[in-house]
Amino acid sequence: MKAVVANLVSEALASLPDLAEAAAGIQAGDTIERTRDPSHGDFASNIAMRLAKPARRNPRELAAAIVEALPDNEAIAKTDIAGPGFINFTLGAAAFHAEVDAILERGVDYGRRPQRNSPKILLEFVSANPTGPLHVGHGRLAAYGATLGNLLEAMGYPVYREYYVNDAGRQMDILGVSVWLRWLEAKGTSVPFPNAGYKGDYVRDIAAEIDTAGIEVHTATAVANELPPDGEGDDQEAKALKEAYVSALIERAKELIGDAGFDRIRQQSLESIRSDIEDDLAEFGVTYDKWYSEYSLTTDGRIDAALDVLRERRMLYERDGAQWFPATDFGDEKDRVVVRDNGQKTYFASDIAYHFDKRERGFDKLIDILGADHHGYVTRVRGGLEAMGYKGEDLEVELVQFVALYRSGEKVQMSTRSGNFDTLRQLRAEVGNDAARFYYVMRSNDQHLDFDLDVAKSQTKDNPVYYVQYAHARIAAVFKTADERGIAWDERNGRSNLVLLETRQEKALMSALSRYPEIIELSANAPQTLVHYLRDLASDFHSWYNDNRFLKDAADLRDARLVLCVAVRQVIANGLDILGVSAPESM
RNA sequence: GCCCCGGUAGCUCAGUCGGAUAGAGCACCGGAUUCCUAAUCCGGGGGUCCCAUGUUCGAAUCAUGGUCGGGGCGCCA
Repeated sequence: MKAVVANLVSEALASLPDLAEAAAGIQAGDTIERTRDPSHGDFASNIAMRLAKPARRNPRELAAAIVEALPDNEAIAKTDIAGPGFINFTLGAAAFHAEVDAILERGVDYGRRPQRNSPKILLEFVSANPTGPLHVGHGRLAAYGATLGNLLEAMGYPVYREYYVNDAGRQMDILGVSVWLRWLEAKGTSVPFPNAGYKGDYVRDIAAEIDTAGIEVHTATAVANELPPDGEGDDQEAKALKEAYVSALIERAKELIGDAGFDRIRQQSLESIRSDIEDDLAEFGVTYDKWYSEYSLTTDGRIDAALDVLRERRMLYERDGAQWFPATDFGDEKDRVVVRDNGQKTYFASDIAYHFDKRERGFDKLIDILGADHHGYVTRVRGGLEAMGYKGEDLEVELVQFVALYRSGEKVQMSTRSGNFDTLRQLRAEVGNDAARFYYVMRSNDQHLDFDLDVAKSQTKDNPVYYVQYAHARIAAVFKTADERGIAWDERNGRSNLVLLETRQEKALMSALSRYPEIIELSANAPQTLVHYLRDLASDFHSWYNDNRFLKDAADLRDARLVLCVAVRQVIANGLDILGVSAPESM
């Protein structure tokens, strides 16, 4: 709908050659916005004000010239020049009726753009280490990523969703040793559990379920003999001690049960947690096209291949026995090691190889959704892409701020390692998937999120998710009642009588409905926009609903109002579907 | 010390590449139901848009400098 106005302005400009120079670089569509105040019409353009300076002419005079040059169009009922030089467009009722028709005809596709082939988008999100269940912070990444993916698909882009599984490296060894120790405990062998280990109860659960056939149970003496002391506290010294202690235990495990035995425990532990995460997310309505193994980068030689590319392009150098990537050339604050002096590749090396691989697989645009604590990696990963010949802009990183959980007015403490955390699964059980999906994307991604459990789980009017769902359920109830009373709805008759919808509320509702395609576009850059829109639309509906008894109206008006009901129901359902929230028939 | 994010009503937050009189929910006060769901609606009070300077016809929005709060700055992952 906005495009109609934009085209008219564009044509008017084209017919005014003396403004061509001043208008260079200005897209007519960018000057058009919805008005906030109905007395300003439906759309406004500030183009005259923007042209005033380069054209050295009075903005109101310019506006008059542009209005004069506007081609005739039946959609526009009126144009006004107002304020310092705004051009206000009032659309005719027929334009809104046509939009209602479009909603009924296109149904679930209303608001969606035609499919296109490019750019192919690879959306990576969550990618939490498989060392324990997802916590509520990951939930925000999941909900945000899933919604963004849906929005990008609604915009017509091909979207491929990927979870990067950090299944290589030291954290996996620590997980393995944690499970091994809990398994030993269950067999009666107890040694001091490392402070750097994973202490959650799930570790015991995994220890109980994995296949340990052929793995020998050792005595506490054998396990703990001549181990260094564990660290206590959070200072530097204590941290070093903790790391040393857990490292010694890992070595001890490998000595006692062999590399193969330890590897079996580690792999089963990893797979247990990974599949648990997958189930958790699937229940949350979040699914992936691929679970991408970091470890596979090593076994397939893709890390070495990526490093070779860097080497060929002279983007690696050696210093102090290590291989360095000159990240400062790409704006980072210091150069970064990719291969340590002991020959081990760093996490950063995997990251470079993974992002290189994404691009090599033919994805044009890479979107990473990361926790805000990862912002330091953005520059160097982008630098890696550039160093390998791709454009830095190919990678877009969305940083999502933290989640703080509140229960009974108090902040809930979260920590994976201490085992004293609130998991996503607990949250879903407590507030429900719908409320969780809705609340997680209600705030801008760069805003900290205070998640109030008491409000989210309350089934009262305080809870915005129910407010929107209730609008949908109410419409379903109208049709159910009509059915029970034997009132037939004649859709065709309704559509030919939309002119009867002329109250202030009905006009506001139709205007709100017609905004939906624009909202989808805006939401693709800021998903919270969709949440706020749905709340506003529901509000417009509830207000209208409260003042009318549709089923008591005369047939023509009743049919027309039911058409509007169906259109509202459709748009709410489409919006909720993108958010991953259900649209109930009754509540 | 450097980097990222935020500061808008009592609280939680929106605010469209800068636009007209800065909005919503909650909370508070008052009202509406013989009715298709009151999980609703209608009305009301509420503002130093953190501070300063600058750019502009026009700044909550952009720039610079402060200030307060959160996070990040390893040959860890």
